[in-house]
Amino acid sequence: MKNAPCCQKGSRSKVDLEKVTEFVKIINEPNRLKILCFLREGEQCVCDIWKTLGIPQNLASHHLKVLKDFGLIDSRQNKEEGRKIIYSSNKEAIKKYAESLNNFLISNL
Amino acid sequence: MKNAPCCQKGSRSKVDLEKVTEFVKIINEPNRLKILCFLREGEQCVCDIWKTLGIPQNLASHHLKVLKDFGLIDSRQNKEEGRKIIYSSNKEAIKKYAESLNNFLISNL
DNA sequence: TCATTATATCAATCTATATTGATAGATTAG
DNA sequence: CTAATCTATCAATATAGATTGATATAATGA
Repeated sequence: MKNAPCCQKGSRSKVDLEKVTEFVKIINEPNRLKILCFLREGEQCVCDIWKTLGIPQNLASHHLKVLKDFGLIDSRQNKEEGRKIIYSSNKEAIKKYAESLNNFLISNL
Repeated sequence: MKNAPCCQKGSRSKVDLEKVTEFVKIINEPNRLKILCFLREGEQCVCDIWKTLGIPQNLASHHLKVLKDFGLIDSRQNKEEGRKIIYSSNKEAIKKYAESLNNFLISNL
């Protein structure tokens, strides 16, 4: 049984559309995509992230905050070097959002 | 055999990153997502699109142009009512880009 | 203690692009 | 032919958010 189109008021699919819209907004930024990509290699401190991407430190911090607030990455303090904050990708969250987006794009095609 | 991370210079994965970045830019717009969603129902004229979405006609035309220039939708002239331009989704293109994006997001997770 | 390193935050600026308003061209109806 | 309809385009404005610059905090090392 098909839903009403997601573009119309009161559609159940509208929930998916909003979820997808929010996610796309987060990944619509090259540096954030690069961060997600870099974190596939494993967890990384901020200093390695901004140096690797070739962007200023505060810009990296900003994008990391956006990604973390949305739940796509996690952070913890390094035990040995307490100054460093280590970021890692939240694989479950990424998988969940990626699946929603993919379903939205290819459903009914 | 793993590639270099896509965030670094000269990576083969960088091609994917650029492709993904361009695609995400296109779908990072609620009205465009709604248009893609609406076109799942079948091909539609501009007048039905802007009325259904509740946006001005010229705004719909603008977003349709963006989607068409990128290749996600096609258009043709209506045979019966020659004034109308009928838009339809390019399913192959959408599938292709959706697949690239999904691969990018979930690879190596 | 003092200097250095790592990170985060805030305010200001810059930039891309969504939106609006006006209008033109093409088609059809009367 | 004239008016109405459908679509596209252009210029102007509005706006979201990326980037930068300055600075604060905390941890470490000398």
